[in-house]
Amino acid sequence: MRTEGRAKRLPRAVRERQIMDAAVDVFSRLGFHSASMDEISEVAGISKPMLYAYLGSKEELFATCIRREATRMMEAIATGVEPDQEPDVQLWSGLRAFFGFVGENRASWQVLHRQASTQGGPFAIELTDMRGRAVSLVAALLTQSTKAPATKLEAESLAAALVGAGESLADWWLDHPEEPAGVVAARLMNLVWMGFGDLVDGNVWHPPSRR
Amino acid sequence: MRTEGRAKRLPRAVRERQIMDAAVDVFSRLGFHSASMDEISEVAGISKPMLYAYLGSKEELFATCIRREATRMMEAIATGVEPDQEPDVQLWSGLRAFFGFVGENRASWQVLHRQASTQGGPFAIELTDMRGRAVSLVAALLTQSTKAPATKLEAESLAAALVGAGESLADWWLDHPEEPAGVVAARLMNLVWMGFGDLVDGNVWHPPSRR
DNA sequence: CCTGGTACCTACTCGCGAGTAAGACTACTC
DNA sequence: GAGTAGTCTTACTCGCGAGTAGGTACCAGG
Repeated sequence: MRTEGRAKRLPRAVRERQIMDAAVDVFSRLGFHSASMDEISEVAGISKPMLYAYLGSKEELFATCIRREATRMMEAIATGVEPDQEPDVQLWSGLRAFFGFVGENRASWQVLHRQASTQGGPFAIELTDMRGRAVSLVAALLTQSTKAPATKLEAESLAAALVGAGESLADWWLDHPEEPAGVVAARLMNLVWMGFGDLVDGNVWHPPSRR
Repeated sequence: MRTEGRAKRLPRAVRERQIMDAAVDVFSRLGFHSASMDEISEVAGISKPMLYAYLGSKEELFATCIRREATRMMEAIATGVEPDQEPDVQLWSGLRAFFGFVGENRASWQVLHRQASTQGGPFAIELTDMRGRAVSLVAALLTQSTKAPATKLEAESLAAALVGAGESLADWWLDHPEEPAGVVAARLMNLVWMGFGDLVDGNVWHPPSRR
């Protein structure tokens, strides 16, 4: 990329999008530290000073990537979930939306989950924030639907476990891409809704009849 | 650390242990990239060339840390689990051992989970390997105990999800250290064994009467 | 007291990558 | 076509940190 001399003249907004796309790509492959601004500019098809002129420092660029991808993902999930249904159906639609997003945006997922969580910089804030929103969402779902009065800590920790299971399963899925999203989502749904106890006995959960 | 001039003369084996301890400490706080050999040598109370003389390059050092901590952890779990019991009890004892280890070795856990999983170097191998062993263990437990003939992929993905839930819950626990290990472990046990479906109805799992 | 061996040190080299200075090309306006 | 605003470049500086060269202190055994 960028063997030719000069890049075509483009309006700022368009260039910024290109740069962001390149940045997400490179960050997802190399991680924050190993990714170099030189490589990002190369992939984006422009020279380094442009990068700095438009997106600021490396940390700012990374934080911006996180924010953008996190927003896209939360929107995808918010769009997919069906808030007026029974708790299990709500959870199911949320899981479907989540795995759907990950399946179509592997690079985004890598940046969000693998890379961002380990750096102690300003981005950790973005990430922790998004993860926190996801956890709260699940915790709320749990609290509102349970009869037994669970403590706040209890709901939150269960939600954290569930979110973690989802993340981990998404990672596993990256290594087994042949499985369709729905199947993977259904498996997690069964695990967290039915539990191993039921699964061992052959009881499974399935979605209510369509339409 | 190491404001005095020369370090006391010690046999190699002892020094190596000190260095490893320091390395785990620093890596867990800063992560692989941000940790500098200078700082590790400082914390260990010796000078940099010693580090290189004894443990080789930075990557080798890190890989050695991972290997040591991973082994310690797998041993702790292997010791804690009760292989001749019912599946649920096996799982329960495994979870207890796991959270017990994490509680008493926070730094080790940080290195293992947070740091190692993101670096693409030779250590990823060590880590993936250990994680793989954990997943296989759970998958085997699942397969052998279930009546419905589950596919290999199915068991493996469920195991991955469970391991991920454990990891995530352990991370959450780092931010809420006031909770005792047993409580956290029991919560995860309930989630994965009973499932939300039962929990919502107020059905909980509890260990068989003691002794 | 010499001879070697092992622990340990100070003080470097050297490459890589973040960030910048200074200017060149393009396109629009009057 | 001269001015000017925004796009885009080449070609640097400069610090940080991995890794090393070339010693010095300390403890054997002879």
